[in-house]
Amino acid sequence: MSRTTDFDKEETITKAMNIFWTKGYEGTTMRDLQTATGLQKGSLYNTFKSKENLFLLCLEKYGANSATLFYVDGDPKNYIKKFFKRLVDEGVKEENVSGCLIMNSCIEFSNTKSAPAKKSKDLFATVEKNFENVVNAIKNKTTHDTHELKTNLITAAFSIREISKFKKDKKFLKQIANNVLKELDIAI
Amino acid sequence: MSRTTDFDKEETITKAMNIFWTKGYEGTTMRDLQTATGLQKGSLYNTFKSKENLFLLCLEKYGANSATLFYVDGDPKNYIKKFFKRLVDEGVKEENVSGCLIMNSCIEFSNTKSAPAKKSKDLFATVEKNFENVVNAIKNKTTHDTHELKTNLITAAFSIREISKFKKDKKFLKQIANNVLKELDIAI
DNA sequence: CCCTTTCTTGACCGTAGAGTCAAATAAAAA
DNA sequence: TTTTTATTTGACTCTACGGTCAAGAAAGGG
Repeated sequence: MSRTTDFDKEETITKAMNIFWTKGYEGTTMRDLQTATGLQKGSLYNTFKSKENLFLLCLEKYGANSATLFYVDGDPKNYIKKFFKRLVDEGVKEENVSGCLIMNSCIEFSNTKSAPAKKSKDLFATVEKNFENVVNAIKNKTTHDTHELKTNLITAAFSIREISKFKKDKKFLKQIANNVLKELDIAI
Repeated sequence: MSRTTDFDKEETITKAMNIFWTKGYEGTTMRDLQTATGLQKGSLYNTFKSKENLFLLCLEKYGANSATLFYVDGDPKNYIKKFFKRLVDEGVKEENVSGCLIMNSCIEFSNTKSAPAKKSKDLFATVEKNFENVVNAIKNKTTHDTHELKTNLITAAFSIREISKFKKDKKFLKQIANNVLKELDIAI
C-alpha cells in the first residue's frame, strides 16, 4: 500500500542516544546525528519530528536500559559492590568522558523548564527508587535508615559519574565509593 | 597622549563572570555579555581578545574569590559546618541554578582539551588543596586520614552544588552534608 | 504490472552565533 | 587649540545551526 521505512527505529534511537550521551544535547548537531545514524535530515525529521523529541526518546531508552541494570540477582550487598567497582573502573578510562546521560541531562537542562528537564528529573527519581529497592533487599540490615543509605548511594554514584568525566584519579574515585560502601561493611 | 578606556576592566570581568556562572560558557552569547557589561562588541574584543579569553579571566577571578572564602577565622570545624550550611541554604533557593563556576566548567569542558578545561581543572585542584588546609587546621583530630576527609568534603561540596541545580530537596541536600560532617561529629 | 502512499533525498531557508573593521570619537600631551 | 593615539561604535562577514520542502524513489496491495 505504501513505502516502508528502510531502517530500524529502535536501532536509530540507540545510535542517537550514544551521541547525545557523549556530546550532550546542545553539543550534538543534526549533522552528528545524520553521521551516526546513516540517515538524512529529512528522514530523521519525518520519523522523530524534532531534535528535542528524538532526545526525549533517547532519554527514555537510556532510562529503560538503566532500570534493567538494577535487577538484583543474588546478594544485594555484593551487587552494590560490583556496581560501584564498575563505575570506578569505567570512570578512570581515559576515553570515557560520558558520565550518565540522565545525570548529565539533569545538569544541562537545570536552568530550563523544558520537556527534557522534566523527563531527566523524573528519570533521576526513578534511579533513586531503584537504589531504594536494592537497599530494601538487603537482609540483616544494621541500624541504617533506608532513605539515608539510598541518598548516600545515589549521591556517590552521581559524584563518581560526574567527577570521573574530568578527574581520572582512581584513588579519589575509589574513596568516594568506599566512603558509602563502608556503611555496608564492604569495600572495593 | 591617547584616549583611555571608559570602563573598569575588573568590574567588567565580574559582570561577565556572573553571566558565565549562570548560563555556562556555551550558553552565554556575546549579546548576553554586551547587555551585562553595557559595552559594545568591539570594546569587548578590543579589551579581552576573544570570548574564550574573557572566560579564562572570569575563571581566574572566580578562583581568586573562592580562595578568600577559605580563610578560616576561628574554629575550623565550625567553619566547615557554616560552609556546608550555606551551600545547602543557597542550593534550595528556587532561583539559584548556578552551582559553582569551577565545577560547572570542569563538567562543561570535560570532553575537550581546551584552555578552559585545563584552567578549571587546575582551580578544582586548588579548591581541593584549600579543603586540605582547613582539615589540617583541625586540632584534636581523631583517626581520620587527612586525604580521605579532604576527598569526602570536596565530593560533598560538589554533589550539593551540582545536585541542587536541579533537585531543590532540602532533606536530600542536608543528608549529603551531614553524611560527611558526621566524620567531624557535627551536623547542620 | 500499476497505482497509491509513504519514505528518502539534498538543496534550501531563516536565524543566530563569534568575530572583524573602518569610521567616528574623545582623552591628554604638546 | 592642535595633534596623536587609542577607544568606541555598529554594520558587516562568515559559518553553522535547526528545520522545511518539493521532487524522486520504492514498497506492497490490487
